[in-house]
Amino acid sequence: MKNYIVSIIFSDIADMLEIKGENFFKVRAYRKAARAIANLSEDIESLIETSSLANIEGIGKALEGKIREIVTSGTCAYYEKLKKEIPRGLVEMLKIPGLGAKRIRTIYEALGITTIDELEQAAKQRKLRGLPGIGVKTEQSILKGIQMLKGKMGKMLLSTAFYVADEILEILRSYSAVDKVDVAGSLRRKEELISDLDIIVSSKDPVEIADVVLAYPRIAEVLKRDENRLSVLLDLGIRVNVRVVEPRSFWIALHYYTGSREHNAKLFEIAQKKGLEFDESCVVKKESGELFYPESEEEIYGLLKMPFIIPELRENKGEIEAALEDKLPNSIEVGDIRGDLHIHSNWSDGMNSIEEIAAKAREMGYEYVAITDHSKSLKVARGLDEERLFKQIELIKKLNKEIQGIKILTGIEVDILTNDLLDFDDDVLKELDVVIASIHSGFGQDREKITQRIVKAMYNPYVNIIAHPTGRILGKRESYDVDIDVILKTAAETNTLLEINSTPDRLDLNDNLARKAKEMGVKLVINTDTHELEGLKDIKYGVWVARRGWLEKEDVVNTRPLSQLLEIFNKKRMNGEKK
DNA sequence: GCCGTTTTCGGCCCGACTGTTTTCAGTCG
Repeated sequence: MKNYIVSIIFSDIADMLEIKGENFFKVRAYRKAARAIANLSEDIESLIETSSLANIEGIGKALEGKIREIVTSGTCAYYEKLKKEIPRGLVEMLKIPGLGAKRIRTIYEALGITTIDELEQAAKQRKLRGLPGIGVKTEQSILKGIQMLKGKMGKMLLSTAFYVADEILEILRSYSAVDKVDVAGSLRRKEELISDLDIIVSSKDPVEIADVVLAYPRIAEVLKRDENRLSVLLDLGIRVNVRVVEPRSFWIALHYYTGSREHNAKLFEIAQKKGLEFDESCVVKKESGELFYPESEEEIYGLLKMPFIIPELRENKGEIEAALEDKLPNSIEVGDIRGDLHIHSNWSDGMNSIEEIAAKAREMGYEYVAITDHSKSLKVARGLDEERLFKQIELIKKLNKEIQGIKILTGIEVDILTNDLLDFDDDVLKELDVVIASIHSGFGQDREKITQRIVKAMYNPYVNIIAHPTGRILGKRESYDVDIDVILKTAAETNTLLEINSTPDRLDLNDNLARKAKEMGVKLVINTDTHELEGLKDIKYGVWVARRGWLEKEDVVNTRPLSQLLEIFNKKRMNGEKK
């Protein structure tokens, strides 16, 4: 699949055009095409073969030509020309919060700054203030933005890491000298941000394996190559380590490099006491000097008299103690999810019709699905007003009669406004099956105010779920200032569900907060918040967060059958109406 | 850039917020 590379190049082009000050709509055309291609379920090469590229909305003659060029040659002339023209550092600056294309150009033209490091220096030396449109506050906010960005630099989203890893695994698996292959490291443990990919291959032929990997077209630089290890840097800035081991060492190596370091340290300490020595290729029985090669990870944990611990839990956060006492959680699985309760349709800012969403959800084996478009205040997302919402409810009622095998729930993602009111009155909300409340404005308010807004929403008897409770966007935006302890406590008190949002750059609540929520008696719901069909599959990212947060099926309400789910919603409503 | 025609070019979500100004530009969702 070359979809990803085409999508990245188009979005790069959009960034560069924006910095150049090109026509805004041209920029948007590239962005739109990049998104459309990233979201395609078909392989773009097969669309070229069947000449159906032009059927994709937002792709015309010019972009079609460039797609063909990229698929054939890996790049296109226009892209290469722009890259020569616009310093790479300027594109990277777009990621700095509070800094957009216009100001980047201003700074570039006035001071000749082309890298983020130079920009940081200039801000520290107070050289930015005084430039047109930039004062003391902007200078400070740029500095703050750079520091935040540097914390995330060199790391990629879990979804990106998976995509790239899959491509490399596919190449390796197709090769006959390969015995077994899998990812290890933070990717296997499903951390939210990944700094490099670790791949473990077992084979008797390490040299040839390196050659196979080196044929991967996205390698920009070979960092290290020796007998058993290959480290490369991809053109996306991703570092990949491939380790080749003997077939009999595969499981012990996979376990060793999955980590975490802290988990292994604790585990090896226990092993020592049992007279066992672990390294990355085998287990040594110290007394006899005998070497031992486990044939599964279950066997490795079995040696230490404990049950298998899933990679997501291997952080030395109590899992080893729990394993020894046989008190590990019965971790939730993707297959436990019975429906997605946070989805946007083309009635607001989603791409697909309610019919399409229902069909896809049914295909995924779901029992129910909720349509939760934005509410009227979110103008940019074409939020629904009361009139359109009631029309949508009517349509869903009709569809439920026509479509078998899936129940469509009516719903809304209602804005919690800056004045702490909800965007709809109770007499509107009470007509819906599912009400999600969330914050999309006033991110800069103080802790007390923001906390109060969410708390008040939770006390509304018709609000079932608080979506993306902390509002963070990985690598882009810190969470708003909210007292999460108060939120968790109130959620438990009011029987309001908190969401684990599965969007790869949200994952909000995160693993730690999900675990804390469970400990405080809060029930959770795992949703995608998707705006297009393919995004329904992102549910796995939310489930992984839940697994890292020690959650079981019982802690997540959308693992339950519809009747039980509605009962939970009703309970809160009845309690609230009584008061 | 795309799209849809009024077939050859004009329209393409919009409003709030912030910090900069002193009436507005840039950024964001």
